[in-house]
Amino acid sequence: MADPARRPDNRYGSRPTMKDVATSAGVGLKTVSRVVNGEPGVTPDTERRVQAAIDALGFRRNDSARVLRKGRTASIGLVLEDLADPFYGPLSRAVEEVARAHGALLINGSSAEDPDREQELALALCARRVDGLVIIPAGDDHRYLEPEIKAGVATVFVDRPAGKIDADAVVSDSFGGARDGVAHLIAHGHRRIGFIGDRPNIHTAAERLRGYRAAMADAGIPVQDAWMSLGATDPERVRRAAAEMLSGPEPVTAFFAGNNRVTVTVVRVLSERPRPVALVGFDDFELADLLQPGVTVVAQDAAQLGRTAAQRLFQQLDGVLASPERTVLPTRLITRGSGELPPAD
Amino acid sequence: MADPARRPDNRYGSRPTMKDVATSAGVGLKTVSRVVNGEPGVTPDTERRVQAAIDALGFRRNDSARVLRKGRTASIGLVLEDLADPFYGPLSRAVEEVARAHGALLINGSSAEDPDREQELALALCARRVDGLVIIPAGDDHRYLEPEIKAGVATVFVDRPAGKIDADAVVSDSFGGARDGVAHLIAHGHRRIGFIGDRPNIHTAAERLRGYRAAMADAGIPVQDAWMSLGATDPERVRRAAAEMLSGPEPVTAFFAGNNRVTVTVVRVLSERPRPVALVGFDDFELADLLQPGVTVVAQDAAQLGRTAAQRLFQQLDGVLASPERTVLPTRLITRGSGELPPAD
DNA sequence: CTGAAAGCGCTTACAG
DNA sequence: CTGAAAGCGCTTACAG
Repeated sequence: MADPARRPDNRYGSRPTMKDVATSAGVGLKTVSRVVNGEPGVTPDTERRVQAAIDALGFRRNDSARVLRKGRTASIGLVLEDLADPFYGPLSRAVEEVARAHGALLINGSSAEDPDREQELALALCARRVDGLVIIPAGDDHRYLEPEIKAGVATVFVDRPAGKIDADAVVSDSFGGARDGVAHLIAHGHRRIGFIGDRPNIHTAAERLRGYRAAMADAGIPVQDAWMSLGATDPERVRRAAAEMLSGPEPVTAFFAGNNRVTVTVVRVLSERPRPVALVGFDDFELADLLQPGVTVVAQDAAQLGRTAAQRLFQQLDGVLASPERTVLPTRLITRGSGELPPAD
Repeated sequence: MADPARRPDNRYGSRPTMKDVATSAGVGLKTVSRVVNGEPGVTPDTERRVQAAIDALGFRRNDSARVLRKGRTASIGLVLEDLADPFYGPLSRAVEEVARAHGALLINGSSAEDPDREQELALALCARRVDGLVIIPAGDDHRYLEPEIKAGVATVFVDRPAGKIDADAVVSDSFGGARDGVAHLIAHGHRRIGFIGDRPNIHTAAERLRGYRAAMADAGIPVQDAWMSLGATDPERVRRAAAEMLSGPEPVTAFFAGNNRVTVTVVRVLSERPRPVALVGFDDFELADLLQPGVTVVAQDAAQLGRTAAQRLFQQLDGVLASPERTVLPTRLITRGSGELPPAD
């Protein structure tokens, strides 16, 4: 019998272990392990005794210890820009569901769009020995992950490709989506179209600008520098950019917004102006259909992005995948009114 | 020297350990530990040799093993209803920030509003030996957590109190917020006011209904059963409930919506009708100000809810807290137009 | 300044 | 059917 004074079972912060259960039930450690894990080879009577001890002591297996011995931790890490951003909600949930189907838990964190913080977080997750990592990159140099990937950490990048390393990536068709959205505006008679996007070093921002240029070129419209503005997506800058494009003798008659944050700010700017200006935004958002007019968007499927990435992650872990690949998911143009307005002049 | 054939350092899935580093640097295990953890008492020369071995081998400390020895895992669990629900984004992010400030990682998962799944998730997190648990409860019986709490798992409930156990809880003032919102409608001349809320077994739904009743009673308005509808918040049911209250000889002239999902559906219903009907919703939501009219809401501070809960969690872990307590955060009425519409008749 | 031994709570590989 | 020993990769408590 264990001396209760030396091994207090009910003190806060101390938990009974298999050893305690074994002592209490008068069996060996391995027998407890068998019962806890539902392994065969235990007589019903022994099992009953062990189970009684488990219940009496409030034993719960320590999975951290288990994992140390087994090798895999049955957990995956998700590094995104900001948990509070509505775009990442469905994406996280989709990753979580796939993880759950594989018996894994999700550890996640926000990089706050800071490359250093992304690295810090990703490496902390590696130190916890997550089996794999889903990363929405903030930085553009991921060589810091090379030793980890080499050591067997499955890795998939989402929304934007990895920088300076060869890794799986699942992205939306930013180029094609933007091209289609801008072509839609051109089809409705616009020629002076403004593009407001995120900072040019962000891969998706550059791709969407490329799509804009392609659509304009396809239509034979020479693009003016004043029609393009790339930079931070805070409301102040976007407001300024939009106001400039709307001023002067030849104002733009339509906008293509590079992401949902830009779109929302442009909607606000336009709602304060009398003259109707057309708008197509990249990314769908809630209630876009309830605004007046409804906002036409190029929608990407955030949940599908997350699901696909997580599936590839577990395929890597199962050893099914050969070499890194980029998966490009299609976008979808949803017309709601704002993109079908004719030019005001 | 380790035999490279027996201990292949660069094979996928096998990582160098402190022992490998020690062998490679020709020092003892403890010396490596000192260098890795920045402990004093190592000559610069030895430190250099160890660091070189670390870099050459691509060693990264296994925090799971560390944690097993240390006791605390420096991770906390967050169980919420649905990661994809925009309401939980800022809440999660706030919990994450507090955890980060305390050097802890966040493991989170969705209960999908299923009490069984909530329990499964919470206990899985306990098995991983998270230091604490922040729970947005789906169920109303949390006795399953008693052994865990007794064993030292810090626990804080958010948004709704725990059921059948005494535990810390951080909630918004559902009763007061709803009462204020309904009083606001009454002040604008309404007497026939409909209440559409979530299922009555959900604590917040019951509290908000209670607030509605209190405001009506304060104004001396007898409440009719047909004006109150509690149940699932899927669009179909809410639509049906709203349509019924709007029909007949004495339709309601205003709605109080019990949460953001209900509000959004009611907005849709009203946008399809010619006659203006007033609306105040519980919970703020993005773009509420851009709708026509802007939607008046009783706002709760989701980030503050998460921040407060996480802070209490770490206070529990620091042994600062005495007994469980319920913290009630105030709500804020934001007028935007829909709540100030006069009665149509 | 440095390191060998014991131990965290499990599982693995054996032996009885 | 059952269990003792070794080991997962670290840290703790000592001793030199």
